[in-house]
Amino acid sequence: MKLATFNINGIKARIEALPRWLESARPDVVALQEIKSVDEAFPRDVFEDMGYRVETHGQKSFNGVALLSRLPLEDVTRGLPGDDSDEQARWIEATVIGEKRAVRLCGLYLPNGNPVSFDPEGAPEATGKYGYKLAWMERMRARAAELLATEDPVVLAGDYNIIPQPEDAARPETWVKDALFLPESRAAFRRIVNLGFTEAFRARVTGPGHYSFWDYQAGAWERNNGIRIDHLLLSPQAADLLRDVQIDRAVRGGEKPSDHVPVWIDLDA
DNA sequence: ATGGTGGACGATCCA
Repeated sequence: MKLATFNINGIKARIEALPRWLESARPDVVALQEIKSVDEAFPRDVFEDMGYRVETHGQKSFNGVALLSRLPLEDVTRGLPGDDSDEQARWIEATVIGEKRAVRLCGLYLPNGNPVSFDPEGAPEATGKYGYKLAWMERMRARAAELLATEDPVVLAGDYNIIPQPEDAARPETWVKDALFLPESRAAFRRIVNLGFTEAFRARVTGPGHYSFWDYQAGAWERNNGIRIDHLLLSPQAADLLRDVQIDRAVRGGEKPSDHVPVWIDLDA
């Protein structure tokens, strides 16, 4: 079972690049982020004609997540529990029915959190967009703990907007006051991982130089000034099934690319 | 120190 995460930065803008990647990579399931579309406007026919069922959780202009799957999906749910007043479309879940095993897949678009304001002591203030990010991560931690308790294989796949370690940035010193790399952000990420998840990429690959995002600005791609912020977390039962993990780096060099590239895992499921 | 790019939407926000 090949499961991927891909922040496409707008489905309308990626209506050629996304099918092109699907044809070459042939994933069974893709968790998409930043579809930037309401459900009714998502071009589902394009993907249904390729054999994918389409489940969207969109909103106007910003955010929005979706699942594309060639395997049966069951029990699709939309929205991250814990705050009924949260109207941002950043979370979708489904059970993927593999040939051998069923996997609970969560597709997530974690808030960016910038800009951050700092108090006189230099500590980040948990207000505004950064406060929303930290509160959202605590809600995600609670949902992740619930899913772990099921003892089913669980995969949390998406754009985490978290640089976990200095080696996950080409120039970590430029990120020290950024919501993606602040110690408080990284600690919140570890609180989720430390519940018992395995970060798929770091289970198989060590060392610097592996990125999933390159800014459109200032020649970041040409200079390989990237960061690794797209992750797949595996419950113990899913980690047992891990066969392979890859970052499809070359996608960033294609025609009209997203600023993110796909990251995928192969599970024996 | 600044501006650098791209997407969606509708003259501005978000990343």
